[in-house]
Amino acid sequence: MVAINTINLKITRDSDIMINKKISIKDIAKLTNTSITTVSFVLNGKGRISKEITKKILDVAAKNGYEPNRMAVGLRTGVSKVIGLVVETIGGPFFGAMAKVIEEEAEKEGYRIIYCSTNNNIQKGKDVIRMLSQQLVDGYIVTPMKGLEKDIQNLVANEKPVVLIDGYFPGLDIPHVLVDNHGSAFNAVDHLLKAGYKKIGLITADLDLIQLQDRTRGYKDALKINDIKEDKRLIFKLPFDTDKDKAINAIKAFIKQQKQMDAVFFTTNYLGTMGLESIRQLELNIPKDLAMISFDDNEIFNLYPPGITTIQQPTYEIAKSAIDLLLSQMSVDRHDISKIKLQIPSKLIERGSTTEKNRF
Amino acid sequence: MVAINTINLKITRDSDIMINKKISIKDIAKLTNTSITTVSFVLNGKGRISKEITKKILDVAAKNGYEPNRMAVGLRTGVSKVIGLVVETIGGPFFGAMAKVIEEEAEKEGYRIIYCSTNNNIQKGKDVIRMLSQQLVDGYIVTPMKGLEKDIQNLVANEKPVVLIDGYFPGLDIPHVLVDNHGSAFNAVDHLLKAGYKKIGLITADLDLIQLQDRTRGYKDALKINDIKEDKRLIFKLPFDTDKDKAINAIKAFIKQQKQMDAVFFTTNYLGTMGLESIRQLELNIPKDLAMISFDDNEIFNLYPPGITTIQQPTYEIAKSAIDLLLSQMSVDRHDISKIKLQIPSKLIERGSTTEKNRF
DNA sequence: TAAAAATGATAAAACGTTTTATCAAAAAAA
DNA sequence: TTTTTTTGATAAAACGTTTTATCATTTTTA
Repeated sequence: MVAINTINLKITRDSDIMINKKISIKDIAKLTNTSITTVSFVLNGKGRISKEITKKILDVAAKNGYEPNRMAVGLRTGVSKVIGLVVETIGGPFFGAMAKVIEEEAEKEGYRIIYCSTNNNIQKGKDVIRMLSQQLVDGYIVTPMKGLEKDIQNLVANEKPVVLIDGYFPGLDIPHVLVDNHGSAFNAVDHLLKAGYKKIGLITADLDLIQLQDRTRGYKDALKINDIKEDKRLIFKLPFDTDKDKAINAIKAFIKQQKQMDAVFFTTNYLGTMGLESIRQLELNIPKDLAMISFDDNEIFNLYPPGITTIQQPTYEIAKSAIDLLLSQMSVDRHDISKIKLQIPSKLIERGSTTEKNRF
Repeated sequence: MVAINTINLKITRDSDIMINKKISIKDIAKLTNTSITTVSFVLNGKGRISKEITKKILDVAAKNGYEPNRMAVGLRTGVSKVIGLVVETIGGPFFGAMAKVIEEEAEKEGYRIIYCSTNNNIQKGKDVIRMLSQQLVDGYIVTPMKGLEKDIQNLVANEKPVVLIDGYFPGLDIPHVLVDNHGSAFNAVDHLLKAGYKKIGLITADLDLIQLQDRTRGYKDALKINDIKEDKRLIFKLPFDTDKDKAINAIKAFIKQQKQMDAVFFTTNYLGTMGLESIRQLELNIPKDLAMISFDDNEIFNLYPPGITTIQQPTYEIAKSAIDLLLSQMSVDRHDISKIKLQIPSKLIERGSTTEKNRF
């Protein structure tokens, strides 16, 4: 008197398109005349089950394309095998490249990536973190922004592994990995000074990000150490929400106004490309009329004549370190990485835009 | 005799960092002297519960920062509120831009994005789809590739909503949204011919993607309709896995060899930028020595003098349509969109690289 | 040969929800 | 007043796993 229970029924339609009425561990137990426990043990290599039964179960499972229900597993074990990636914006070369690396590395350990962008909006950041913390993800990689300190500390307090990337929270012991922003900016400006440029401008974004502050400090310290007096007029902070055309016009206006300025340092990639557009529209010669350096390397900076000197952030290393750190924290041994703060060195890619001043 | 059950205990440490020993619906029931069902009803606005009890429950829930356990909800309802985004690679401007739009739109409906890249590897694609189908996602946006037909059809057969993006499966009724590849390429090549260029080369990737085939057909048809004989030697297929330096060298070799060639059409963004690099290294003048058009617009093509004419894919429209289509399919009314095939028109951005031949 | 230990298999509880079916009490209709 | 209907609340089952505790059975040890 076997209960007739039409399970699965791998119907072969067309060539091999099959309707997989999702088979469960229970179905396998029924099909093999064993118990749920036995099937679970076999599938997870846990208990001790005889060779024959093991084989039978494995066969049936494979033949029916059994896949565990992640929700059930997640509910039972509290582990989702998903990592939350919270970045400023996924579009754009910098985070895009990192996302790729992170995904690849995570996949090797069986983790998937759920990603969210904040667009530098604090509320969005808070919302995103709250959502992810609904038992949905096992760990976080986050680009920090001012205002998210509490939220991140909460995660840490609840023993959720977190690694910050591209920034950090001053004074808080939260593991992070980022480029040496201060040093990189310092070197870049120093490089300009060594090449003979004296009046160096700074174009940055009016965002309360520690990265940008560190870069600005680097700029100022380089001037100071070279005995150059800082000139407030040479510093331009582009308001954050400015749209592209307006931004270009603002940059143009700034450049036109500062006639003595002979070089300019852009603190981010997108400022650099907009700067390039501005300089082009002003029909200024690089580096004769204006030398330039931008943070973040980019195909454009390589191609655009005469080549733009950049500070190349090693995206691969940063992303790799971050995901490695996170994974090690999530592994069985649960390394304590709370004190780990990685500074990855950047690379100054010298190109035509900073040719020595006396060379032309 | 109330059982002492230390739940939650929102401990206030530091300022407000709290240890949220994740409160559950059960805990709320206990705290409010109600039942689990009642709490669930209130939280979901379902059953009929009195004003007072509703308020009490809502208060307690809010005060304790209750968040439903997505795993439990998912297990019970079979709905994960997650969308799987399977693209070729998330790095790169095209998919990056689309991912951004998709994420934003999905978020409005309470969906999160889990993303995976295939790197144009069929096995990886199969694996990714298998993984995602472990009850983990409610719907899919996929960039199709040859070899994935069966897998995608399986999803559809199992009533999983799927929308293809940037490509399609010829002959299969799976909803998709992409640019009019054939027409766009046709127009581009026609534009070159109208501008006086006669010997137009084609540089494409040796990938079995329908998009590239359609673009190639567009190229050929444009020649045909203008009574120009197709010349096999003017077509170059770059092997897929070539690394960047080798690719540039290969393109250089091809260009150098085809001396009569006066214009060249690149079928993808990354081929276009590598082509630009090649042309620069060969010190050829654009468009005097060689005119060019590339598929996919890009900041570089706008900036690089004299400006490169491109076929701009409206990433926003494509992504928006795709996610809208998917969401409508997942909504309660479950629109049948199986027959929907959207062709989004592209835009030819004319720049200096295709100036009329008799103008210089 | 009897007691102890190892082996192989399983029942049942639990994870946190949603939802169906049920039920008592109150209100409305007869 | 009695019957019917409505209202408000709940118990219990189910979703698909993992895991603990249990229990025969067989093997080993004493």
